[in-house]
Amino acid sequence: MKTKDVPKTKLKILEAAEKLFAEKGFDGARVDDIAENAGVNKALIYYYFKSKREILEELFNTLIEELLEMTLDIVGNGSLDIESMENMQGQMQRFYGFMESKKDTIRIMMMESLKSSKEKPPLFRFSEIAMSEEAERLKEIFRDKGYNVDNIDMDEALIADFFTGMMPQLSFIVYKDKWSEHFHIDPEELKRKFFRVFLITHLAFHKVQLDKLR
Amino acid sequence: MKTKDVPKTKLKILEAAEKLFAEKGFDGARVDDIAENAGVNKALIYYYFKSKREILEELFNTLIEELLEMTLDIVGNGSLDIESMENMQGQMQRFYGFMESKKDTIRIMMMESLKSSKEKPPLFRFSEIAMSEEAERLKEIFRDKGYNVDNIDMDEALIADFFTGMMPQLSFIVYKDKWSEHFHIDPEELKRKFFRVFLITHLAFHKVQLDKLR
Amino acid sequence: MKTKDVPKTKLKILEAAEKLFAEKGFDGARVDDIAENAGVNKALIYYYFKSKREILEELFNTLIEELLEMTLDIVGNGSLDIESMENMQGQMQRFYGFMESKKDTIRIMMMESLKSSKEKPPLFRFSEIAMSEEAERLKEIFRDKGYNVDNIDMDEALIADFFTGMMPQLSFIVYKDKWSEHFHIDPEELKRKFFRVFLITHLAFHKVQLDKLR
Amino acid sequence: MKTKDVPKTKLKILEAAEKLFAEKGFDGARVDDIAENAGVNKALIYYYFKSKREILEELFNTLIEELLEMTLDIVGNGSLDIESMENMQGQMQRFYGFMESKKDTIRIMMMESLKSSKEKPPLFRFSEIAMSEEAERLKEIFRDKGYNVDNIDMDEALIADFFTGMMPQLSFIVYKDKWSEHFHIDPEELKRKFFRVFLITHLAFHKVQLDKLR
DNA sequence: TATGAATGAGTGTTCATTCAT
DNA sequence: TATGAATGAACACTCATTCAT
Repeated sequence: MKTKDVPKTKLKILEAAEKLFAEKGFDGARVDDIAENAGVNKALIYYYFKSKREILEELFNTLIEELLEMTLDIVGNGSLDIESMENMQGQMQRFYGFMESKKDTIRIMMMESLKSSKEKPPLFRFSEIAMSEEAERLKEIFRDKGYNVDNIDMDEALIADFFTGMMPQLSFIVYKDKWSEHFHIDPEELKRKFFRVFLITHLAFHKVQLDKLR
Repeated sequence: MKTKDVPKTKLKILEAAEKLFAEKGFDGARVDDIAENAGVNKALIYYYFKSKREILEELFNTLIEELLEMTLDIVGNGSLDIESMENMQGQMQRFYGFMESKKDTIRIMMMESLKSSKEKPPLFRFSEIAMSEEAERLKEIFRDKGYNVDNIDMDEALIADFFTGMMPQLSFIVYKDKWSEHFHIDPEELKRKFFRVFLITHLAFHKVQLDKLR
Repeated sequence: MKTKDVPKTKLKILEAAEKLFAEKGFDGARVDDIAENAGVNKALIYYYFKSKREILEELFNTLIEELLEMTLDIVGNGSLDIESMENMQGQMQRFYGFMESKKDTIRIMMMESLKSSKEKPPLFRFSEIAMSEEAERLKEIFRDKGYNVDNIDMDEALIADFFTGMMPQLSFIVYKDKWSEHFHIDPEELKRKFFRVFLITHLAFHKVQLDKLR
Repeated sequence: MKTKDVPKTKLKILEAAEKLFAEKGFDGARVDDIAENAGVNKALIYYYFKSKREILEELFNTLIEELLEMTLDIVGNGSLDIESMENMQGQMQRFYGFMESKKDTIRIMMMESLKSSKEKPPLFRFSEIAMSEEAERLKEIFRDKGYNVDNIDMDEALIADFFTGMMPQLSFIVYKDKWSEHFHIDPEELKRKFFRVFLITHLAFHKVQLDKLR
């Protein structure tokens, strides 16, 4: 839990930067504004960070670390039950809740990922987690439970997870406020409708995969 | 068809700008680079465009106009048959093909849409098309065919279309090259797998809606 | 004579930079001041030069080019007569006069040469000229005249030229004004005395070399 | 001998500063780097010195003090014999050795002296020593020994000493390493050749002066 | 003495935009 | 239409110096 020993000033800088990057994009945000928003001297920013870019990287790394932590926790305590619809929805809600709490960084990550000159879209780091050694451990567990783990196409699972699982959810998180405002729909109702739709589509794929496992 | 009478020089500027905005984002791209890439004098850009921002706007407007044209065409010639799976897949492929051909502008639009300081995400213009008077005409047509058009929840349809229909597809278009490279999967295979997954999820919702209409 | 087609603005920048670098050293001079002194917009400096350092380099290159030109001229027209004291003094005066006219750049070059972190002291370029192919041609000429050219130690000649020939002269050029002011001596008298001393010392070595050649 | 009671920390700062000023020039060196190189906290530098400039001044003052001390010693113990070639060479070697041991400060002093905006080139302090009261005492001694002291031109002697005596030697000290490396000559051989040349030139003037004294 | 954090003024450089021709 | 030159306002980043402890 390294988050604890981050100096207060550094934290203020990170928060201000997160807000401004989310508002105007990394390139559109100004270091002067970050300093002002954080209520610190501009030079102090360079006392804590080597460059503007490094602030961005720290934001991303923190997000990934925390997501990894959460994932390890789920895998570790064996609370995952893919047969139970409620359990699956619960896990999904946990993921959604986490992302919601990190919506600004998510937004920034999505923007940066879209630049085609970037070598690797930062968003891919999400999928890398799903491919890490912990994923292997998860496979073990399911194999032990009697599932035909080797029947499932890992590439396809990854693709589904990213494009039809994550992208709709992340998009919803970053657009919901503007959507409800622009299309005149109550935020709560919007959320209900989105989840209804998302569950129909996403669980459809889940069922296909379950069949293969059994 | 105003596209026709655009001067060659202006076209070169638009193409160069599209490429560079896609690579580095609107704020990350430099007018100098656009001029160099287009092979024209920098000052000339300001002869054709009031500002850098106006280039962006023209890019967006052109995309929307062409999309609208395509939509009107589909609605107009009555070739839409929501009962036929093949027809639905055909329409989807047409949409996908069009977006694919415009991937750079899509990419830019996605980036700009993410800035939370923006009043309205440019991407919402896609959904506005689906709500326009033409959509009303479509409803008429289906009512005439005997469908219970009023049974369907337009808000929900729009949400589904945007978040679970468009976002996965657009994401796939902008990320597929990097994905196949990064996760070591053949581009053709990747495309096949994505569409398999996408059809499972997306058509699941289509079926639910069909039931309501009948 | 490329000097001719240098734009007037660029020339003004070079002159202002030369003056300020000489006054405060390269690191001590400010680009803002150069712009102001040259009477041009600061950004214009970066229209003509890639960086502050590039201004310096152009100053150095121009000096070296002109010195090379002068050297080639002397070698080329065969006006050098090492037996005649008057001729030797004449050549020396020509060299001195040239350096005098370039005193600011000389000053800067001397400063930059002293930084021990610099790979090669820019001043060494002076000695490189004396080692170039033109020097070989000069040897040829003297061999033809019947001199025992191979008797002279080229390393030693170079060392003498640099440390006991050039350094006193260049030092005199850059310090004479301050010297006459500080030690209360009339500038003309100072010059006379310096040359008396310098000729005594420098010609002493010249005689030693002449003996070897005969 | 105030050198004795300088605190160890202050000494480390002075050494680090000397090294960095010599590498990058006074303006090119950073206080941060000095602190890091000295292994002390940056703020501590301001405990021992009022400013960056003051470090420079202390470096210069120490050099001058030590040089003065050495000079006084020579004058005081009457070991100077201007008639003996060996004795003259010995004195020269002592001077050279001292300068060699102080090469970094010499280098810095030479750089700072070149700035034309400086009121007085710090290097002139060397010549001031030769004009001080101690020099007067020396004159007394020689007068007592029967020399026609008043025959010699003090201005000329000073000029000769500085421009054809000191400058070649100091230049050699600061450039010899780079020279041997760049012109591919063995350091020992370089030194031998330089001194051969320097003695020829410098002693030529010494002889002229001796004649006047006798 | 010693230090980590903080600061104001600045530093070289870049940018979108405009001007004169 | 087209261009080389010019500009003002910023830009990310740096610096010597100081403060609180």
